[in-house]
Amino acid sequence: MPKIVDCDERRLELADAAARLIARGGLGAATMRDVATEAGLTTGSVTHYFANKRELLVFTLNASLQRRRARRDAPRLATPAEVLRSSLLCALPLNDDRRRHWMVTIAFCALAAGDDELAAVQRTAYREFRDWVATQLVECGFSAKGARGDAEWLIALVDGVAMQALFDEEGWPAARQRAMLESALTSLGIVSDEGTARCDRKESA
Amino acid sequence: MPKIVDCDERRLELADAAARLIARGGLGAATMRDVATEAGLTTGSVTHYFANKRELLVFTLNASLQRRRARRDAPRLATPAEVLRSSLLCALPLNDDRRRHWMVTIAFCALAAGDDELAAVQRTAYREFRDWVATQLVECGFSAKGARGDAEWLIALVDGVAMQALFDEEGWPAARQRAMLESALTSLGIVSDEGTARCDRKESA
DNA sequence: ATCTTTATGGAACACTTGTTATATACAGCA
DNA sequence: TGCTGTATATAACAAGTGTTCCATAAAGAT
Repeated sequence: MPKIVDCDERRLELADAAARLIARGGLGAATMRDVATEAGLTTGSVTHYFANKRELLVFTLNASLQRRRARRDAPRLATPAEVLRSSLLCALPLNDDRRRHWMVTIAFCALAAGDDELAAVQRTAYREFRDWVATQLVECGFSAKGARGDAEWLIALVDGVAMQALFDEEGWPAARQRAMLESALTSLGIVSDEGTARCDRKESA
Repeated sequence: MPKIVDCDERRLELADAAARLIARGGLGAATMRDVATEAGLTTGSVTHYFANKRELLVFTLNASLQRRRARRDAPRLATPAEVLRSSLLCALPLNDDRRRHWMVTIAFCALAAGDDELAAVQRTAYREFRDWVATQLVECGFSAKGARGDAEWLIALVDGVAMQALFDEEGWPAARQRAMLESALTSLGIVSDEGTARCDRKESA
């Protein structure tokens, strides 16, 4: 069944297979053979889509970051406060998908130490997220001056909660993670009212 | 020169060599041969002190955690607030040593995903640190009830700042990291006044 | 001085890794 | 129907891995 294969989609499938293995057992678990098997193929096929392992790994990292960005931008919400809350919630390891993304991120962090290209990818993604959060804060009425610092503050808290939650699943159920974020938002003056935050506030009992 | 070797010290030397390699290039960079070379020995010697690689790695992780704990407990300060501030500062990647500790931690995080023993080590260390911070908070006059949550909040912030600082050295100089922590402490009501925190509160302008 | 014990070096082993090359199966086109 | 090009599988290879084994050197004990 050749010729009718969507090349880009197959690359994504392989990247997902790699991500699954990395999330389960670290970067060392993502051998060419195992990635191929996980995707239901063999090494010959993998090399058909990626020139070498490094290319596969870089693509895997970017694909993971891309998925997170897509999930963040997906919902169209009414108020900037909702958008902000939603995007920060997306960064928490509340389910298996997001937990996997976090594990992939951490695994590549460990590799990025001595790899300038990978370090740059991570740094860029971080700054992009920070700027995005800062933009939402400005939309919420914050001054552009302090927004960046506040964004970094929020992201730091989310990341810190994630680090603790990743290896202490029982101690950090989703509700607790959510509560921590909500507390951070309220401390910044962003109301925790479910539903609407700026206008259209319903008088719920 | 045999027989006069301090076995424990040599194990620590090997663990440090491994930690240096891991911090530089991830867990994959810590091969038996490279660790031996980094420590000025050969593989034959390494196997004399560690039965296998896994034993070396587990020891390396524990040694890294132990060093952090020792650094945290070292200073004898006057007020609990100072102790608290000092211990949290120790967790930030403010210099090469602490940056290295963070890289080792992250590298093992990536491995601990599918390794119950390593995951338990990390989780235990985390909880121990959290309890310690909570204890200091109680010493500062916080209620024992909310101390744990506040401790987790503080640690989350420190970890989050660390994650951002590790791969964006220019964007996160030591002063900025310190400022972030100080802001978190003040938001909890712990005065940033150098010197005293609980009693003896001076009426600073 | 001899012997025992330990530390260290070096080589060899079996195995896994990434990579490369080759063969086969099949969709689209003439 | 036959031809072309792509997708996939299989096999092989060189390099690197953890591990094991053995020889040597040297300090302490007798």
